Amino acid sequence: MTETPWLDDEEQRSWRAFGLATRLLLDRLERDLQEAAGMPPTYYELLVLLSEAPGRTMRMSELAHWTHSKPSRITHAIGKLEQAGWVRREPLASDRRGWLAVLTDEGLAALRAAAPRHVESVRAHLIDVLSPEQVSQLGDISEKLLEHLLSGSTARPSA
Amino acid sequence: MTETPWLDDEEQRSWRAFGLATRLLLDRLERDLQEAAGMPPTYYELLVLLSEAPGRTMRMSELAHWTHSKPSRITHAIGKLEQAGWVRREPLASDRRGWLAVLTDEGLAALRAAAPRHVESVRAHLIDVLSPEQVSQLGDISEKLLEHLLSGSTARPSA
DNA sequence: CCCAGATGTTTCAGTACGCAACTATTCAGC
DNA sequence: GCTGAATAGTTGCGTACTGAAACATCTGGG
Repeated sequence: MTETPWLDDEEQRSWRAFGLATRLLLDRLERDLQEAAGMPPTYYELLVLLSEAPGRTMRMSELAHWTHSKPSRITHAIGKLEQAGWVRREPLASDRRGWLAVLTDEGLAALRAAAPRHVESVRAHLIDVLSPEQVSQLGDISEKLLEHLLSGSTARPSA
Repeated sequence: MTETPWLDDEEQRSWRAFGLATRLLLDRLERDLQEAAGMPPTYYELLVLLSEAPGRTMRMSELAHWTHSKPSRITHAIGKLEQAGWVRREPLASDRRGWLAVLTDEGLAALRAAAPRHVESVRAHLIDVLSPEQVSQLGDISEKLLEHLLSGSTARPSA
């Protein structure tokens, strides 16, 4: 059991600013997206995934995998999206346990209608606020964090 | 109505990495904190605020203000924290509409017990993953975002 | 004074999510 | 083939949050 040093001033500054900025930014983007698309960002992400998939179709478990989320969330979310008419479910012939989520024409239309406003929002509150150099730095930083989080994802600090 | 240009490759890369990294990081920190302190980050933040306030006391509306959250969340949260014995409520003499939330000794103890593990977690998944230079860059970036979000906070992209 | 509007807080209804328990299907080993 | 373990997905319950409406109290203009 080793002693972990407290954060110094600079680390403290970065951590506090990052924590707050992140929360406020995500809140803002969520609001904008809700207004533009009538759905939360997580649902939007599902539609994006489906729109980019061959046949506009993905298996539930694939959706769970690519969104890094639990199966139950996919069930709930696809249920809602189905109710909205944006997604349709089809049984999977090759594996009778499985289901396909298929993006409907209405879903694609909703996505295309919302996308410009979404981009606008990301620009207005993130990209255009920063210098091109900072955008690039943020990319590097995020990728480094991702690498850590995705690889040693099972490791917890002390335990 | 002006055309907003789509994101170029570099912007796209940063935005996608940032979005995912942020979500995964926050999830991880939330889990760690839940394990260390038995409470969500937002409750932890309330205890921190109270611990730093004179008399370990703040008004409900102040808590809402400093956490950038809605009043109803404070009511719920303080209710839970009160149940846990970490916070006590006192009526406010000078304004009979108001209530004070007071951090109890147990609350302070819980906070002090959880803090080292929390710091450890922030180090392990954020600070120590980055170079000191990147930590500093992230601080600058976050502060720039904060400045934007806090000032023009009422402005939405197109509307 | 007193009443209208502002402010502080709670309550209620509704959303998104995780966890744990469950059903149904597939697969591996014998 | 058959049985037991792994996998796919759903369901139900509990938690944290929001927005709107309700309610109490305060404040300022007549």
